[in-house]
Amino acid sequence: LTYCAGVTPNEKAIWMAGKPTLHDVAAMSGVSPRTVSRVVNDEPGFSEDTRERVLRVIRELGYRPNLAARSLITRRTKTFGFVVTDLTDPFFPEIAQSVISAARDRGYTLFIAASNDDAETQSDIFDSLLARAVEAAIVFPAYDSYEALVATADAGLPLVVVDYEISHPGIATVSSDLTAGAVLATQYLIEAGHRTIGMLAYERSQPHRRRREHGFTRALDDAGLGHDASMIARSDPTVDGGRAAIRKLLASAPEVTAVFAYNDLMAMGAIAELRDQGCNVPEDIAVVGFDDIPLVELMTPAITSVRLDRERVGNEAVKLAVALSNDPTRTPDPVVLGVELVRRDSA
Amino acid sequence: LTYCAGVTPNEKAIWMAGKPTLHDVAAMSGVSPRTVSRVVNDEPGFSEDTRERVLRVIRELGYRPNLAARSLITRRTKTFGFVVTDLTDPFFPEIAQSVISAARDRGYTLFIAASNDDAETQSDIFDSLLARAVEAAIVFPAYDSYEALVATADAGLPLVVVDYEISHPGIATVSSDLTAGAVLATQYLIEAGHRTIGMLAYERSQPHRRRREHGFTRALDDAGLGHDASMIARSDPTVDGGRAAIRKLLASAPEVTAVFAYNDLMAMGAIAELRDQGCNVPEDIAVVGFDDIPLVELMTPAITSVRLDRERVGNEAVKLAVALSNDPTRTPDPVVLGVELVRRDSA
DNA sequence: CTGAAAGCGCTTACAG
DNA sequence: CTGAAAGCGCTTACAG
Repeated sequence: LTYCAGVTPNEKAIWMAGKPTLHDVAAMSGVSPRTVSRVVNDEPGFSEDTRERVLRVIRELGYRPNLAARSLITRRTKTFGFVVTDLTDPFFPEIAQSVISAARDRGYTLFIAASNDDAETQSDIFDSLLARAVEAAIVFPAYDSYEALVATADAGLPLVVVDYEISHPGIATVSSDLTAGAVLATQYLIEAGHRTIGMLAYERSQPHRRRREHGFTRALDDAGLGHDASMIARSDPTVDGGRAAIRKLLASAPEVTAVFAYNDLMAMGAIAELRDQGCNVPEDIAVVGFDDIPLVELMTPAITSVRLDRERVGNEAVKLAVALSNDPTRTPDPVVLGVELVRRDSA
Repeated sequence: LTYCAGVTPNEKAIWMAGKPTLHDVAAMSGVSPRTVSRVVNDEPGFSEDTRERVLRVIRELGYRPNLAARSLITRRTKTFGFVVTDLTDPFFPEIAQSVISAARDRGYTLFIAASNDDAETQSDIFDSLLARAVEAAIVFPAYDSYEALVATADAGLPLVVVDYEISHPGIATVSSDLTAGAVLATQYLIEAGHRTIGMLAYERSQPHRRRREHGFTRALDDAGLGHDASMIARSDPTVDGGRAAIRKLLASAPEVTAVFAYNDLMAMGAIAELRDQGCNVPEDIAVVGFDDIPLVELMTPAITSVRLDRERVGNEAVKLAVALSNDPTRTPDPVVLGVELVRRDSA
């Protein structure tokens, strides 16, 4: 369809029942499509007069370039995927927020999807992102999905993986120094005089990726304090998981006077459970959490926790995604961000 | 480029440095592109033999249809926009989670963007969604953005707006019955014997959309209890806002024995502030929150709150988006979901 | 059961 | 400073 002279834009809109195209703008401004394209993309090569005329028509018609058509040729979609495991973990939103903002600042729009921590769902998501030709994806990997990550990168979708150890072409990583954080937390408890310290750990974390546990045992080793398997109780990284884990720990190592939790949700669950059992925090048992999610400071007692720089994690992830999309053959070096201990009342 | 006979897929991939297209599949299976398209889209009209051959080549080549090219013709992108104000409000994630899942279940992928409660940023987001030809957008409207919503719908982007009163072609709404929730909360306080009840309200909410306040005053009226402006203190819907609001309220109406808060974050802030001032909750002042965000039950005291059916809100929003994208000319009726009071220890 | 042609809305060399 | 032609990867009538 070409533009019909002598018809107002409104009438035309009604006739076409569709959106104006670059050709419509060209016809109505009396120039070629090539020229309109130049104006739209701010390329050089047209008179100021032409520019104003075209711009006016664009405004009148309410023309917007069709990005799908453009990306078919430019091979750039200006989109990233953003794959989380479960948005309802309070750990996510702040990172999500900074990822979304940083992407917008660079002209990228994000597809968001949730894997529910399931590798198969995650693979479906990767398929869909591949079909949509996103330039890269920022992903919090689902449980047991190493192979899926590698396969996806090999299929041509560059990945930025958060808090996960992996080294493969086309996969960049951004992590917080979880081991250092665990050392910090454990040392703090040791310095406070605790000699029997337990840990509430994440059940499903894979052995060679248990960085918090490594930091925990290393700090105990460095202080010359013993530890064995009975001091580590595992469960889900949730409030209920925290309740379950502290119950296990109290059974296997009733002598503990302090506990380091995998994350704040587990710490919260543990504190609630301890209170239900008539045990005072921190007097009877001290508790340190991890992540420093926003509401820990409002709990009673306010929870001492290890703070990650969530905003920077998001920004760095986007930077890496941009780098990978500009040159998929060059995999950027891993980014590791520092952590700090925030002292409050629970330990 | 057409497929070069006598070359393995791998070699070809290296040569082309690009992804295989439908034409590559056609050439390699010895059928026309039209037939491959049929197989891919499960249309009738090919022999079982052909089907298997094509499918095998698709697998070998790792072919995936380019959705951008497809949508250029079908005029369906199978994408929705999802526009939030601020993901870090704990109120969002559960709704976001159900929106994301429900969209996936129906074959839609979501673009996500955050307006930071700023109408101008929101308009930029709408522009971008329009350019990406999303079929509809689910939006938590930014402050003061009525005109932007209307203009966007008129520009051809159907909207599903959450918890906002608006009636316009191309705009569907899904809301929780906030007025009823406020009545529930206030009546509960009245039944508990409170006669002087204050409210912590949201500063920026527009007068004709203050549904929680209307419910609050209506319940007081119905009970024959007086109220005036001094009983409503306004601030931001945050923890700090809650602290500020309760301070104002204590100054303007020191005789209050109970408080109804705009949301749980304000309730949390108010409780923290009251504790800091040596005031006990609920003994000295009872507090009821709103939203029933996940962590209120872990607070001390656990907060009595009004629960919205967040999962259903998300599901209904997606249903409306699907309906609008199937027929943009027919605006579905508003969906209003019920709420319930969850009694805990703060009132 | 299968194919040749046209075209979705844009950009990319190329020519003047 | 501007334009005519080709084509990105797919689907849609249409014809056999």
